[in-house]
Amino acid sequence: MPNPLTIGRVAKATGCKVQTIRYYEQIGMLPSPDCSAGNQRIYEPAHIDRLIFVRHARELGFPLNAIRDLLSLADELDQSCEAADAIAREQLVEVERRIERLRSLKTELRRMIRQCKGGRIADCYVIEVLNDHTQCVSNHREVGA
Amino acid sequence: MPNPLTIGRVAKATGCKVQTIRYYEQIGMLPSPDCSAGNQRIYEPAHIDRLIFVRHARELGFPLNAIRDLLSLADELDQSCEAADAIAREQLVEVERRIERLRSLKTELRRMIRQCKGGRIADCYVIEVLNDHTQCVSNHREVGA
DNA sequence: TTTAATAGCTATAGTCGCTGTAGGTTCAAG
DNA sequence: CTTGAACCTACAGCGACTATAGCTATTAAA
Repeated sequence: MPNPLTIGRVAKATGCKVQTIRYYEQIGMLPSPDCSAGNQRIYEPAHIDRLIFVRHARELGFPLNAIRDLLSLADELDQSCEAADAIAREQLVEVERRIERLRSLKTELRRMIRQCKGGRIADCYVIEVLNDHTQCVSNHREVGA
Repeated sequence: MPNPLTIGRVAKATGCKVQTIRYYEQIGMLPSPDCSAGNQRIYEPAHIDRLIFVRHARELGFPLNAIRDLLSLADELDQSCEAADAIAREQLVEVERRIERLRSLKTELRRMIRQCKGGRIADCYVIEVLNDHTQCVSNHREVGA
């Protein structure tokens, strides 16, 4: 074979990093390809399709577990696509939730910054607000996400 | 001492979990308090103030490193607050960046879901888009954040 | 044909910010 | 005096990679 699909070529073709591809194989997101005589991975074009699918779903923020489900659904051509749509709807809800939270953070940060007139730390509005939640307008009482 | 500030009381007072408080101590975000005869942590009110500061900054999405910087700035009452404001502005930019990205994901997800008429996987628009980025309207070509 | 550069390999640790567990000790109430 | 809650340390695990060390294989040029 003159131009075998080595891991480096697959990385270039899909936009994934070499290590990420090996990582996906390790966690079972990507089937192990055959190996060359020297024990190097040689991929099939189908691997590239699958990786593009995974990467694109990751770009859209789907967690790997959801992508795993989407992948197995994608292979069942005759099944109903209701389950796939449900996963996408769930992801949409999650994205909207995150936007909401970030928007309230943005409001609070802007207020902090705008109200700070500069000067000494002792009078710094940024520091003051961080010391005292009651100075906040919105409720952003959770740490995660 | 009749009502010592044990770690559990501090947790309640600040909204941090007990383990989180110990974690913050371990990574140097919170000074080690004195201990009781039986080697249990006994805090001062100042610890609570500091924890409230940290938690509030976390709620606003600041990473711990930035909070570390903010904390050391907060102690320099006579210094200019320009550095603190800069950290807050940086965080605002980061939050805005994330909102932007999430908004484009939201657009794409809604389009995927709306266009999918249900039916078989073979015709599923959700699956189809994931297989092929060129079907996307926006550019969301990065995975992280 | 040899050699040097590039690309590949495995295994492991680190990132961030916690959270959870196991297996023990101390404290406070009854 | 006993029970049960709260505390202790130390370590593993999460998600999704990324980076490093120390090798081996392949390939292109000399």
